[in-house]
Amino acid sequence: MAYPFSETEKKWQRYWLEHKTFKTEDKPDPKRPKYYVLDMFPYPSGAGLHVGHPEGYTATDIIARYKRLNGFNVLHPMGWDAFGLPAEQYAIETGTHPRVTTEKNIDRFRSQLQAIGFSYDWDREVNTTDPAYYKWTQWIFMQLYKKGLAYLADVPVNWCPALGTVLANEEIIDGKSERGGYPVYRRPMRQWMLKITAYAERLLNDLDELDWPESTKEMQRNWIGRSEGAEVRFKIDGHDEILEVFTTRPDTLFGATYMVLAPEHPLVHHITTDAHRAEVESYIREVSRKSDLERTELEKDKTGVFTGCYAINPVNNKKIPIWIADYVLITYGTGAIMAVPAQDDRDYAFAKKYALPIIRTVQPPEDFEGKAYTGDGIAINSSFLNGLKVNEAKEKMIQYLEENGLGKRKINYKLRDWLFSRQRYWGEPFPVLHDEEGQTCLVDETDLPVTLPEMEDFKPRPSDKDETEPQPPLSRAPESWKYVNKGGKIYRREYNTMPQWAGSCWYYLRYIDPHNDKALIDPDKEKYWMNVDLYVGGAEHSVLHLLYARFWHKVLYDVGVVSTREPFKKLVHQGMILGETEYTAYKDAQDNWLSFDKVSALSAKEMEEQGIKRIRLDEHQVTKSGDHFVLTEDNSIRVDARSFKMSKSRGNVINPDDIIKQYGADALRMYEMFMGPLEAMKPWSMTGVEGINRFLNRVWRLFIDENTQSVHAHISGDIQANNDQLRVLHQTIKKVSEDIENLRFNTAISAMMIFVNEANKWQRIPVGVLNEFLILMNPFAPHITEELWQRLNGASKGTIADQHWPVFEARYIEINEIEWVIQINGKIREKIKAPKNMERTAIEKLARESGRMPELLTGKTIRKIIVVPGKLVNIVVS
RNA sequence: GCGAGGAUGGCGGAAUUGGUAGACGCGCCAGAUUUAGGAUCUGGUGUCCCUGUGACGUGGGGGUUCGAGUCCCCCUCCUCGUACCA
Repeated sequence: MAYPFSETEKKWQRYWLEHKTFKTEDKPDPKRPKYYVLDMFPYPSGAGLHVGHPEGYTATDIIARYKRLNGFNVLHPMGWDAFGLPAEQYAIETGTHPRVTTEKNIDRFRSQLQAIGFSYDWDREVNTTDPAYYKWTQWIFMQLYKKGLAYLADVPVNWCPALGTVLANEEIIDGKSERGGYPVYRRPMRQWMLKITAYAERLLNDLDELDWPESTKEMQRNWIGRSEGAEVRFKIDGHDEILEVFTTRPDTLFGATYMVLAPEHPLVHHITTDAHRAEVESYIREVSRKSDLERTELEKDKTGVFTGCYAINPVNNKKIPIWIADYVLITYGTGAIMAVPAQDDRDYAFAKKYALPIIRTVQPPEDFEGKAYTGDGIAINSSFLNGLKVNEAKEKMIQYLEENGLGKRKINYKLRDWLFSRQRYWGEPFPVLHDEEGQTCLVDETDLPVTLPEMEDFKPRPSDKDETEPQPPLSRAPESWKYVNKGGKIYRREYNTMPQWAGSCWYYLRYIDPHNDKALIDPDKEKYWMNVDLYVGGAEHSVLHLLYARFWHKVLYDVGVVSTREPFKKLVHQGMILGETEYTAYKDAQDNWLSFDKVSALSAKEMEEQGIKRIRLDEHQVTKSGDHFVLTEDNSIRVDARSFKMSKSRGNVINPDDIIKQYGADALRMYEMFMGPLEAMKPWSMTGVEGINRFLNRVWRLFIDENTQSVHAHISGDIQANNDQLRVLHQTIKKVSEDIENLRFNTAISAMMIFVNEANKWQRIPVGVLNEFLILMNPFAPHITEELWQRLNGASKGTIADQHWPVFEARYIEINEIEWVIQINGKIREKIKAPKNMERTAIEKLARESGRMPELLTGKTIRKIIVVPGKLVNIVVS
């Protein structure tokens, strides 16, 4: 009989909840070491958990249980990132209030997580939509405001009229809204901005001290995009204004033969001459109509128009034409460039197209022509720079510019300030008041939280009119909410709400002190628990969430709320779980097989037009041939073999609930950990789940006699463990401990399988050996191990949660006799049993004389014998 | 284009500092048990050749070394990220 996972798992889940087994003490023993292991909390969507969630969550749960068994105070919490657009869109479509949907989804997520047996301290659950939580999100905003890090600005935003809100860049796919596929336009709007750029240097530098994936650190570095160069001031011919540009190549200034402004640059209208005005205006209109998608598509072909106006090159006083072109971005640098076609690919392409002059100022290698030279070399055509290498020339030019007031050294960042307001209902209200003069001030701290008003109609008001400023839902809130009397003066509240990122920027702090209504966090508790020792979550948050959270953390550090400069010491991304590998063959309209290499280049549309059909094949219908798969029945027909991202439309989604129902939570946990390395992307396999299920049943039968349904008679507390049993046990202790420390859960499980395979051969088994094994396996499969522990020990020893992790003792795995490998010229020729610590000369002699070695060595000259102690002997012969 | 990571049996994946390639699991093959199927248990399973104490074998090519999946150089392919950032 299979082990009764369903009752067993429910029994222990109930036990853990009732006994608060995994409660973290509010005043933990300060002498014990602490360990803070954190999951990225989920957005509780209507779809429920997918198999990606339990992957990272199981990994952290194993660590949490392992650390507890090793005597650590462990903080392992869970909560909900519950504000955001999906709940609001769903609300709009169905008329249900987002609060209702959100509560329902949270309840579902909580019960799903509890059904997997995660050891969270549920008394510390946080919810970003809870006023008691967002009170402190608003409080943090107030600190930002007071430090001048929050400001209102007219900025170009992604406005989606159909949804009635601005969208973040990541909420837009191919120029359309991610949700609904509605068109998105750029338009200027007055928005709250956070001055993350003020922290650019610290966000960049402090990356070095973090134990994070190198790729993630690199992405953040690229995102911050620090570059060193100079700001150069150009006079404009016939105008008083100065045109400032940023360049990383001040050394090429003598080669600047024209200037380019972004079409949105504020000086464009002013400097354009009447002769060119019509052309310029029409170009600007054309560009503004282009969506982001069109701009990318037209990437290669540069366009622009001449303004009719000239700038003066400050180093040689030459007049150079000023153009506008959309290859210059208003959002980077000063929105204007000096173009140096000889040393810049983009400028070169533009200069060629519009026949603008090209002057080389760095000597290219011989035979180099027809393109820009961006490498190092000697400065030419550059007056006082001539003969200098690029770096020297840069320095000298910057010095010259500074001495003559023509420019200065400058560090520029790609990072832009954070657009922090949304025209939505379902978000944190700003703790901000507006007076009639357009001045803003904060609400009194004692008035926090500013709660969301109850509203009948929280829908955004779609609008196509460009002229009217869109009105967020909160502008239709009851008058009593909208207007506030402060010190006898009437203010109106801010109608925008905060973006979804706000709540997730600091939730890891709130878990430490979740019910504190006097402060965001108690300083003593903060000092004890911070940093987060291990943070596990998806790589999709590599930049935004992790950068925003680091930014807020640094601000909180500056105002003295936290004591560490960085929140997350070690970060790991779990890899994506793909759908089951699919084998696909193709047939044409006449039902003839088509080899995959003939159809792989076709688009879905072309295939449909030609009547080509996809045929899903079973694993057994295909054969490997070279580096690809073919039909077993016709080897000339290639087959496509791939794993795809799980998606509803593909129909390859695995629901964790189904796995739990069929195989149990322990099987789900163990399978997800056994699939492969945590960080790797890997395909799901139903037969793999069955394999784990078989293993769990083997574990059950190792303890439980199928006939009597009680513990085997040959398992007893009176038996002394023999050497073999101690060796196998301690090898397992060693391997499992090391592997958990290094997050190599797949190989830890493999070690447990080896233990069970060995243990099944034993005639009589001491209880002590099995007890230690159960503790080792407990973090992975907590339900079955607790159940077996209870059946083995009764109530005498408490539960596994009360135990201590087994101590590895090297003496049990030391063996004298080992198998030495004997090689001739690096090829294995013989294996001999001999003492492990044998003397070099003795093992050499033994190697030469054992087995067929004398025969193989006949007529050969031994030139050298290499001995690797305890491993092998390599005899080098000529 | 640029940046990062990767390529090991039919499949997922193992392999301290260079030292027995393929642990463990899946699949497959054979046997046991069973009326049969399923489940379970035992054994086998990289490729090639009739064979062996054989040869070959970690994407391809070259190198270093007594010895390379591991180190160095060149190339191919895949995945992820990014995209006119001056």
